[in-house]
Amino acid sequence: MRYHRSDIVERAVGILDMYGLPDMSMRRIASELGLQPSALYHHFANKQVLLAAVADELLVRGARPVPTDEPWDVQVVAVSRELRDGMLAYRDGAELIATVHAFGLGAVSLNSRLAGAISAGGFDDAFARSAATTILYFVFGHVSDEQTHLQANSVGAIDDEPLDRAGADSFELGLTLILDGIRQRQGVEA
Amino acid sequence: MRYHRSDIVERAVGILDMYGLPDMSMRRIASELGLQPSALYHHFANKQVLLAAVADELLVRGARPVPTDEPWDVQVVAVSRELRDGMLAYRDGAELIATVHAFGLGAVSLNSRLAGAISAGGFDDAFARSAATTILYFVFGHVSDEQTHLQANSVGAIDDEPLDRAGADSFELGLTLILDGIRQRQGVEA
DNA sequence: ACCTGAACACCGTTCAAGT
DNA sequence: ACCTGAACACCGTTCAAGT
Repeated sequence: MRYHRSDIVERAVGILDMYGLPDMSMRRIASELGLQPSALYHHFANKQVLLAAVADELLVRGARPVPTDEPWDVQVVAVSRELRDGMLAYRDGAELIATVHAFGLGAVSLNSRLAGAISAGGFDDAFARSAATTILYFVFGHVSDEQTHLQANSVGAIDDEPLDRAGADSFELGLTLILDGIRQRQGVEA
Repeated sequence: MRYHRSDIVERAVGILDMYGLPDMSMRRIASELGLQPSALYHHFANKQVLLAAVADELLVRGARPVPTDEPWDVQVVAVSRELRDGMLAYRDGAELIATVHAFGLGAVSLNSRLAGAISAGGFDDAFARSAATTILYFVFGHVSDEQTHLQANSVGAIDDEPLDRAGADSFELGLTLILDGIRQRQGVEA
């Protein structure tokens, strides 16, 4: 059979969600497609760029339209929640997306989207980018931790509804902390 | 020869700083000590706890006395800078320390130290812990990114002094953002 | 207590060769 | 263009056996 990049990414997403990131190996993806591992290198230069494609696919699947007619801080919260939900929607999604971002591949639009929203608040571009990055670091760290605990508790039969709420609450709190810090600079910045 | 845990950790730190985290394998550590890989499992249950021991060693080496007579926010900044410097002091130190923390091993004292300092500002413990965690996510993310770019640029012969300054400046900016957010809650919190 | 030797079950990646 | 087959150079971990 002849495959395209999208077929491979789709299969990789399936393995990720079913068996987790450690099992999403080049050999495993190839074998599930009935291919030799080496065949994947005809479609992706190496594993990192395949991971980046998978991470981007998760983000695309989690994308939501953000209302541009809302105030800048409402937009920032909307993008942050969209990102959090996208990370949590697939097993090990948080770790994958954070890793790919740390590697400098894919998901560049996240920073731009946040920075764009912040700029609308009347901040200069350099500050907006810095503030956007600060929010991203928080979201990546928080949601990665959340998912680790969520997945650790889901192996048992414990009802983790209260844990879900605690995660969401502390997410909102941290986000508000940073947003308050940004808002405090309105008028001070150019 | 007979080794102790500390000998193994010391060797691992050496390999980390010389060759980087990917080369710090169980087999490489063992071979540099003239041991079989299996011998390491007499001292550490698995690689993760060895990594945690190495991460803690880096933090101990970077530890500085924080003046408890200073205001709470000055203490928080001091601990954050100590952590940043400790992460940057060794090759791949940021990634290692952040990974170990994400895994839930070692470095628990970081959260406690930050939360303790924040509590001194008159915030309740739950809020102090949340705020401390928010700061930690920022520091881990920011310094990991910093180190990635620092190490990428250091392979060439580029003078990266200006890059150093940019990293430190944006670190201080992000930290101030979060601290302003926290300060804004003084009096509102119990 | 501490270590060896050997094995198990994997990895990512390259590359000549096939169709 | 897309894939096979085979190899290279590794991994973490277990476990019986040695001293």
